[in-house]
Amino acid sequence: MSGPTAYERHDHHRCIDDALLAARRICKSKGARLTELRERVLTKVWQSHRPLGAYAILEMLAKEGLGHPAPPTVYRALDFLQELGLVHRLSSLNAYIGCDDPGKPHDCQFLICRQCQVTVEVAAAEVSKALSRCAEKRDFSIDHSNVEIVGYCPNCRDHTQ
Amino acid sequence: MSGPTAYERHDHHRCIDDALLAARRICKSKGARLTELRERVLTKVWQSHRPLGAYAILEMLAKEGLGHPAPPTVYRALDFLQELGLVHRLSSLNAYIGCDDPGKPHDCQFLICRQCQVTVEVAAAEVSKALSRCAEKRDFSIDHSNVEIVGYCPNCRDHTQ
DNA sequence: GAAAAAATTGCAATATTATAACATTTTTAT
DNA sequence: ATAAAAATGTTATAATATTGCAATTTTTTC
Repeated sequence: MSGPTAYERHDHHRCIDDALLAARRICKSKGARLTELRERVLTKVWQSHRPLGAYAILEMLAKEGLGHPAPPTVYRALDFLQELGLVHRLSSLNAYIGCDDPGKPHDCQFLICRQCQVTVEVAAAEVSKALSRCAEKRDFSIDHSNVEIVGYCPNCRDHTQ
Repeated sequence: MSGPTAYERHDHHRCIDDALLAARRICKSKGARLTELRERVLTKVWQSHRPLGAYAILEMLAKEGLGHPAPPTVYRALDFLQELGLVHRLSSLNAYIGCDDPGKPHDCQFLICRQCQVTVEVAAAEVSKALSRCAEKRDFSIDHSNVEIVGYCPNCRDHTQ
């Protein structure tokens, strides 16, 4: 049996609030509109540190009782949030997660736990450099990279392996 | 306008033949059965150095006139080939590509051209090491990684940028 | 070599993820 | 106030993937 994760113990309201504040600041500075819907979607994405599928978000919105949005509504909000760097898409999971360091575009990597799904975003300079050198060596010019590392987080590794 | 890629110029029958030979060898050594269907799917995957979607493979099989397989047929063959390390799935494209170095499981990375879709598999030790260190530093135990680098290949970079 | 077991394939239905096209509403700019 | 632009609503559908069960083929066991 697995004990509570670091993310279950910590003050998670803080994460959500911080994410919303950052989002408002970034939208303001870029002249983008963080509408109520977009804010609601961002809040859902931040309900946990686990990647969330678009249809899961859709259900959560529906349960709030403010009307039953259709898929395009959620996908459009997610597209908007991604373009502003407020959420990331994890393509191996078809799911979305809040960005830990929004604002400036950045190269990052994800550590995804197979057991509890908790996903951590990291920006390891060593990895970025290795990717750049690898590409350069092959005359490949990088636009962006998608690095998803799957395994067991410290909590699950200790309790289940 | 883009000129022919390295992969359009090279002797591609060689790639397909090599892939089939390797596949037969590996299946034999592992006691797995490379059936006709699986061989046909592997051949399709190797028709180019571009990742191919499951439904594209399905169409190609149908056009051969040996019956109209349904999706599970292709997905099952792809699952089999993946388990043996003969093909990789590129999750950001929902597509499959032949493995350049099948047999032993290996950490690898993909360089995906946005322009021509040609995708190169590399096994950069520097990247693998950086990922390991990054994970270790965070007490994360890696099961596998998915590294997709998107950008422009040498050919497209020269002709279109 | 025949029967049983296991693996593979066929097939129909359906689940899941994502987008297209167009109407309506809301917000912003003139 | 009006026109233009942006955002959202709505319906339908596309694209990707899986489930469950039947039929067939291959392998194993006796």
